[in-house]
Amino acid sequence: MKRTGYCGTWRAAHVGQTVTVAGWIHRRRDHGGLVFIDLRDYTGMIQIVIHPEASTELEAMAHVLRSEDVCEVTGLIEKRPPETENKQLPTGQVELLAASVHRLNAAKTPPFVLDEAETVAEPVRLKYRYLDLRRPAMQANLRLRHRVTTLIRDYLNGQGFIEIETPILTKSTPEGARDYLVPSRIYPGRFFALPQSPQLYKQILMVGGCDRYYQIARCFRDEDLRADRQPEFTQVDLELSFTDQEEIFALMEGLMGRLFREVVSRPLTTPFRRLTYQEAMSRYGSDKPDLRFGVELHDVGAIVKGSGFAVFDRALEQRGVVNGIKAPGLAKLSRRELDEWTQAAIGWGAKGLAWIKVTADGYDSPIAKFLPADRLQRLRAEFDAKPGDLLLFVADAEAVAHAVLGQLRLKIGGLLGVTKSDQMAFCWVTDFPLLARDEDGKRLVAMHHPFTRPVDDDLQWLDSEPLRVRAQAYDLVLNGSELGGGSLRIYQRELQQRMFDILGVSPERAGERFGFLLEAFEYGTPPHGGIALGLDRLVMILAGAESLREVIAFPKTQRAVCPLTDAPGEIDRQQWDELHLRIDAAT
RNA sequence: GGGGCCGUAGUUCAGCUGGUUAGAACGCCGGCCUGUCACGCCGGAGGUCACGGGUUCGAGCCCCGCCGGCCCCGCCA
Repeated sequence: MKRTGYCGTWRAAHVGQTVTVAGWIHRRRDHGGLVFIDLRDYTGMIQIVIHPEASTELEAMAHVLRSEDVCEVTGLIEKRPPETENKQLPTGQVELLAASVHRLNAAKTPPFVLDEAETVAEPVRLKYRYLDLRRPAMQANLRLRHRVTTLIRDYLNGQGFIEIETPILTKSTPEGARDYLVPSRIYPGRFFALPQSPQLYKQILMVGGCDRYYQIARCFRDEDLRADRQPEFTQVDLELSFTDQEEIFALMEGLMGRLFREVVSRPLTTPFRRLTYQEAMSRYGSDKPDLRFGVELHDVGAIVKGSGFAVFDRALEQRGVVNGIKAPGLAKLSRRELDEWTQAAIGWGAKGLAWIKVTADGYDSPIAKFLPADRLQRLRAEFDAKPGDLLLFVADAEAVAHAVLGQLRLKIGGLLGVTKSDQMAFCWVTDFPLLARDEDGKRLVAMHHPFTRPVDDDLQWLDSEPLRVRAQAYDLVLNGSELGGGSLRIYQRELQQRMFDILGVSPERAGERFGFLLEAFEYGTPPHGGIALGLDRLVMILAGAESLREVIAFPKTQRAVCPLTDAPGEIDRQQWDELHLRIDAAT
């Protein structure tokens, strides 16, 4: 007998109907002469009433059913007797009087109770993910994710985009993250790489006249994990021909507007705020500022210059900066807590952390005695500081001061409780630098990627002052997390070649790695650009989840293994041989 | 690679200053129960205290190592 409806759908209007339902036994309440069963599927639960004396079959079933057994029940939808309605359940006005109960499959006792209240350790949940996924919260997350991807496809289809798949077995690109590699059986010693993003393919699609492409694309990066980082993750990847930044911004704002309105009923204000990279760094100390709260950085170099406080003076002499931030109401932090903050600041690269508590009758600070009264007064005015406020200062190279105060700003936001608020503060960060020095300061590396188009007006500095050149690159930031990023791309062979030169990629190597792209550029390439959004992060935020693992059906642990399948696993001797592989005896 | 927190029953946890037989709740098993919905009542089973070593008369507890989990830094164009 095929089911006639889902468990969670029955209402008073269905009273009198004979129906068949199927699902899992959520709970059994056995009164001996009367047995209640909550039958569950993803839509919810219906209470089944079994009178064991009604038939030998029912008597047999009533007492043997156990949690998570899979059952099919046929019977009559009845109105519950008054006083026994359950207002907690959407189906609580009715119950299903069982005429027959079939146990389709018995279940072992589950390792944990599938109850929302129960907090089960993640390793257990992941090992028995199939049980975890039956929980309403996980069902809600997966179904939310489905609604998001459905809406994204619908929106982009409506904007003239087509979805195109690009290869998973592709070629390693030395720049960027570590690649996941797949050995070639046919070519000993050669490897495919799994894509870190479909970047090159989508540019080739633009050359190929596809005009507007998108893909819900799986990407792979063999780097260490975080709560918001998985080794394989999903990007909403898109690329447009004959476009510009404004068009891409409007497109994304339209998409976000629809997503938040239609999926979580949260209207957004568009257009989103825009900040240049410079502005984001100097005001918020981050290229992904959390704009749910103010608390901005201030450059106080002019105020403290020549004040006689050696720490500040020395930093300024060495072409550094003195920046500060106000922590409203946090003068109540203890000396010990401030010591911890100082240690944290040192951990982020600062040499120390200067602080001033503004009190009712002056200042409480280890550095106040080094600063003349008028300077203290000007500092206080700069921050509009009131008694009870705390001022924090970092004197260092500009990049260090920004980074450290940016981190402290987030700590302050956390203490003020603003990062827990449910507002959605989007912004665009624009005008990223094209290039940055790599960690040893020798080489130049692409800040975004080597295919990013420089700002036209800045091309003049490409050789003389490369670090001054801005990129036509932009990030979409939500509540301090990077939701996506993109750029307009280089579409002329000569400029692309110049970029490789600047990045120290020899023509031979460029040809070997990206020859197909350079050659494609010679056959009529439209100006193009695009963006990629982190789908997992987007869904995580929409779901209000704390970790990506809550919105991915089968995530990896922090050590990049799958607890369900135990991947990565060993392979057979024969597979080693076929792939011409041998493991280093030392390991 | 580094820092932090954690690992005790199927699950979530407690376990004092190192001291006799390691506890609770939920779950599980058995019995009773005709209006429950986290049903109730009675009874019961269930432990390699992650693992290895050390200190000690004695270790769940202290020390060292190691494995695993989570969070963070580095890393992630």
